[in-house]
Amino acid sequence: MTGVEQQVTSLARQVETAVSTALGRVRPELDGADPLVRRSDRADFQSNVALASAKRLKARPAELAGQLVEALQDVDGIADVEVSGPGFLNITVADQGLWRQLDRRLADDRLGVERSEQGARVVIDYSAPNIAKEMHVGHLRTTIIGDSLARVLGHLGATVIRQNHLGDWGTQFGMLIQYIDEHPEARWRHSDLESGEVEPGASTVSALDGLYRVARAEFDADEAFADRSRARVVALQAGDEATLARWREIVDESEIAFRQIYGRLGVLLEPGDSAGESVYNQWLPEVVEELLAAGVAKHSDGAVVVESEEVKAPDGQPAVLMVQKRDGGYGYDTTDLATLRYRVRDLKADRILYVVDARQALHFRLIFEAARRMGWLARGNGHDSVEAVHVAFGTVLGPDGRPFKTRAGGTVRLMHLIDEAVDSARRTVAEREPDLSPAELDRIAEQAGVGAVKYADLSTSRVKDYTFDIARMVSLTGNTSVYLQYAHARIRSILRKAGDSTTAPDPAQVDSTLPMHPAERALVLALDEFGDVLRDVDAASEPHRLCTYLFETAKAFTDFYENCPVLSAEEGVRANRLALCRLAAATLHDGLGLLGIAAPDRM
RNA sequence: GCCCCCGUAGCUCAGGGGAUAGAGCACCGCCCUCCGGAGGCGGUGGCGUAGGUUCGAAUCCUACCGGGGGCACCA
Repeated sequence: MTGVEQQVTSLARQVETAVSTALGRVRPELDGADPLVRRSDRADFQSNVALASAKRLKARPAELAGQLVEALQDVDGIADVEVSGPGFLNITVADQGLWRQLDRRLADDRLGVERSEQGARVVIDYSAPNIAKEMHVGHLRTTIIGDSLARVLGHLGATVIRQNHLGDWGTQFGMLIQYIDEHPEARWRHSDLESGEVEPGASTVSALDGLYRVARAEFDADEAFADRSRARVVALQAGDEATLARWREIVDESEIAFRQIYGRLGVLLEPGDSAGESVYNQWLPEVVEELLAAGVAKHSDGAVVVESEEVKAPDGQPAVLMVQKRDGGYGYDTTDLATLRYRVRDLKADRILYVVDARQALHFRLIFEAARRMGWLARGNGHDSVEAVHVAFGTVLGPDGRPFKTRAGGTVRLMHLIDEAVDSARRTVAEREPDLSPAELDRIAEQAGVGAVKYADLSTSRVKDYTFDIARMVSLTGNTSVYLQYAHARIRSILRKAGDSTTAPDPAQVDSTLPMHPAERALVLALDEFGDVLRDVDAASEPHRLCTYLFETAKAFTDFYENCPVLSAEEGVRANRLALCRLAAATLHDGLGLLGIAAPDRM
């Protein structure tokens, strides 16, 4: 490849510019107005600007539309403009322009996608599993959505700083450590499990999770054990060496298990991205001091609190953040304030995305308000202010429509879900492709199964609650990742047969004088939107828009595939269609990649 | 009590104020002399209710109904 980057302006934006220009010429007072250009099923694009602004101008929409048609007459790249209905502008772009877009995008490594986030420094907080606890379906959303956003932002040129805010600190470690010390026979370490001393399939965290449950039971039943556990918490917080060592051991063992899940899911998170609650412990006293000194926090009832100026509690009093408890201890509110301060001051973020359950909405609202009052969000890296955003997602509901309760029975372990999906995929692949080697079969089943789980989660809108249904999640038909992967594999198959073994797109040199089949046109128009869609995904922090787009694009390809033979076409047509195949394959490949889903060449 | 989120087809979900509201699953009927049928084509079926803003509302506003969530010493 050339390595030369050539960002490409989408046809939609070109048309917007053209309509804007025409509008400014016809009606100077409307200069700068949104040209309201959308895709249309009656032409390539439509503009609704004549309808929208007619009233303001005291003009008839049809008349204004007519003037715009005239002004757009000789614009390069626009083949036809018609007034339709009460004043819609139906705009058709020239075939040559479509072929040119294809050519330009193929010539660029990044398919012409603009680096719209160049220079931005974005912290993304996601996943955040709890140490010594099993990762379950409730962790899927934050992990998958956060990872996809990290990929998209990175692709758009941002410097992305991933932060895995592990739940690695708190009173529960007192009872766990105490229990482990009193029961040296307990088997929970990675090495214990590998040596086969426990049931197969058990993981470190499930062992720890089990220990936690018995410790909890003993804590509730045995007053003396409860006292010893509380003493352990004090020892841990005071930095007692033996206690800390045990704690560190538990954290390390848990992280091994998390890494297995991340590896399996193809999530970018690495050990270096871990910055758990314990990290911020050292700064909690000074954060409280700083809050008090600034007058943002105050003493109340023996504790230190930040009273909200915006939100009221049930009793009509201000809602509060509890930054220091009456017993002198610190909780989650203080930790989150220290975390935010660190991300601004030390990580130099100019945007922070918290990919966290929607139930935390009030909490983050209070945290962000306090941070604003502290001036922590005042200055970003080249921006007026740091943007702190709670990227909230809906609750995972059970089959009964009730929320999955974290510790009530019936939670589905993430590893179990992945295994189910991969098994399901393996059965399908084995049936369809009996000649595959076992290794190849495993690889494809893994890619299809894991992809299905991720896509099922990513493809629904973020803020809504969603119903967890394992059967639907492992399903491989319809609007699933497998449909996209399959479309990609079919294209790769065509390219292989055409003798095009290169994975990198060559400069295509399409013949732009050839007429276009409607299915070719629809496909080029879809492919041309890729970069714009990525900007939308970024702006709204909504990966499901990318899913919708890729599904539509794969359908456009399938339609093309059904209607436009490639290999048997005459030479010029064949070359153009091969170029179209290359861009379609590359777009699906990149798009799936930004969702964190593999796009195998065969499946 | 107050605040936040959500009500779209039998089910699970898309729908950046625009023309005839779309997919998938399920169900019924078709399509392999043709680049991979994990596919394609056709059929059945819907915007919680009532107002308002607008030339135009699933989309914006208000009220109500229904579901979920949150509201100081747990994280």
